[in-house]
Amino acid sequence: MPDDLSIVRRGPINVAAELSATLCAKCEARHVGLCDALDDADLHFLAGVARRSTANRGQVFITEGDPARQFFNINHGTAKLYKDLPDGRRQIIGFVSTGDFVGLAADKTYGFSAEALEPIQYCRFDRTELRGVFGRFPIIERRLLDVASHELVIAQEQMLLLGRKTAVERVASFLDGWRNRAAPCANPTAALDLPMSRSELADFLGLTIETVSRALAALRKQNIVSIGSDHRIAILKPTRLTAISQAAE
Amino acid sequence: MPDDLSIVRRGPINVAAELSATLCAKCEARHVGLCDALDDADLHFLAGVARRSTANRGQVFITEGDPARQFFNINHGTAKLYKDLPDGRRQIIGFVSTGDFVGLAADKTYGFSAEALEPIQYCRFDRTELRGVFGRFPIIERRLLDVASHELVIAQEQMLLLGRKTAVERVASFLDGWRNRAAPCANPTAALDLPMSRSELADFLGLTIETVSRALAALRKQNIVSIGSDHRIAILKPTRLTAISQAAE
DNA sequence: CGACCCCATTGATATGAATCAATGACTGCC
DNA sequence: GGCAGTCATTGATTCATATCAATGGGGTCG
Repeated sequence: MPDDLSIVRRGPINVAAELSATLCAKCEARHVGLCDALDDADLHFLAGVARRSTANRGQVFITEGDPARQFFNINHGTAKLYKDLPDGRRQIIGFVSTGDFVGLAADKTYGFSAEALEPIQYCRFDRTELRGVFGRFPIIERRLLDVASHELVIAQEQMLLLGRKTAVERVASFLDGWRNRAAPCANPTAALDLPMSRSELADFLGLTIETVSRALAALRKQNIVSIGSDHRIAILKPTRLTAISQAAE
Repeated sequence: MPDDLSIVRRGPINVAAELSATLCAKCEARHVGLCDALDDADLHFLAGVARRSTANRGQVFITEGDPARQFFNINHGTAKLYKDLPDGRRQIIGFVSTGDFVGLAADKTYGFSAEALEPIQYCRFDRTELRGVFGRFPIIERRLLDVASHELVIAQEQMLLLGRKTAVERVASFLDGWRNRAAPCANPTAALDLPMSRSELADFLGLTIETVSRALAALRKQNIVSIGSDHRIAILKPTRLTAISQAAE
């Protein structure tokens, strides 16, 4: 199989990961990859439609307001999606990582900007070409509907967080969610790698840097998390963290 | 054409409305009706799959956490969709009105509850039956993807509002959005009918009743809006309202 | 018609998070 | 290895909104 094909898969073909996906029900729900259901011939066709790209840390590869001519699929790395107000206030509306599809939430122009948090690899698909893909692979359209529906669920959770949760609850929710997303099957107390800065965390949670820092300190003082250097955080009491994130006390 | 067919249309067949839809580009973007593209025979088939229902003011017809077995299409009236925290904090994640499709944002269980703000009429579709509908009318699946994408755009706007806007900006944004939605083609200074209470407005905007009231008072004092009785509000300076809602000053 | 109730408004006060400010930790660079 | 720059933490203070409290207005019902 030519190397090109891997660019439309969710990531490198990893037997261990595929195995764990079948073993772990949680994974199944989240990993709505675009191309998992296609055979090699179909993948080859899709690969012809995709354009491979990379972006460095800090590089903006989608700009809010630009004509929405392309969809994106992240092959490696993490990026932030955000909206700005004219005076500089910023809301990060989501982080996207390996396997995530970007660009569904667009009318004629993009409703958000996207910037790489670390060096990333991604594919670009012309919207016009994707129409043809839909005709050929209805399964892809089905998948996209699932992806969009799931993103809506996430977005609605985030509305609850931004509208009604306290600072500590927001930070706890984020950590809990990131753990579920990044390592749903791993030991829940294993250290997490957060690719974003405090500032980005603040812009995602509707808080300031200082408040995020204080909320983390509060969780640390209760021995619920352990904060390491280099953007690493270990969750010492996952159950307590989840309880706080749901305001269940 | 049997009466039943109308239940799967977006609303009563209204020649004036259809005409304005072709005349007004704004309408086109918003009115992503489920069945507009179908002919009468197809509509008849769909009508067989739909179950007609009604709900009175205050009646909850979707409960968060219940198995998500059905989709809904609102035929008449307005409802609120909301999520609650255990201690009673509530976030309204959206209002749905005539023509709106409800239930896309659901995994195995509903992620929100729904309650009628006034007497409503709606259709229910079994998720399992809708699978068959997709096979027969791929156009419907396409439409649903458009609907979901557009809802994502709205949700992301709301995240910006909840995370970063001030109280006055939130209220201005809501009024501006509601006007665009309820009467996109009408005189922008015409009086609006708001079917929700201040309490529901507060739960939608992440504020309290009192703060909503004060923000409205502030807009009234600047002669930007005029607040009537019986949930009616007129926008006197639409341009100023929009400017405030975007924090463009 | 009057009593009651619900909702909205407005005022006084409290508070959680923002802002302002200082310090410390780590990183890259010459 | 020292210096500059960026990022994170912590403390002091301010501020926007929440909370508490009082009043009014409109509708319903006996």
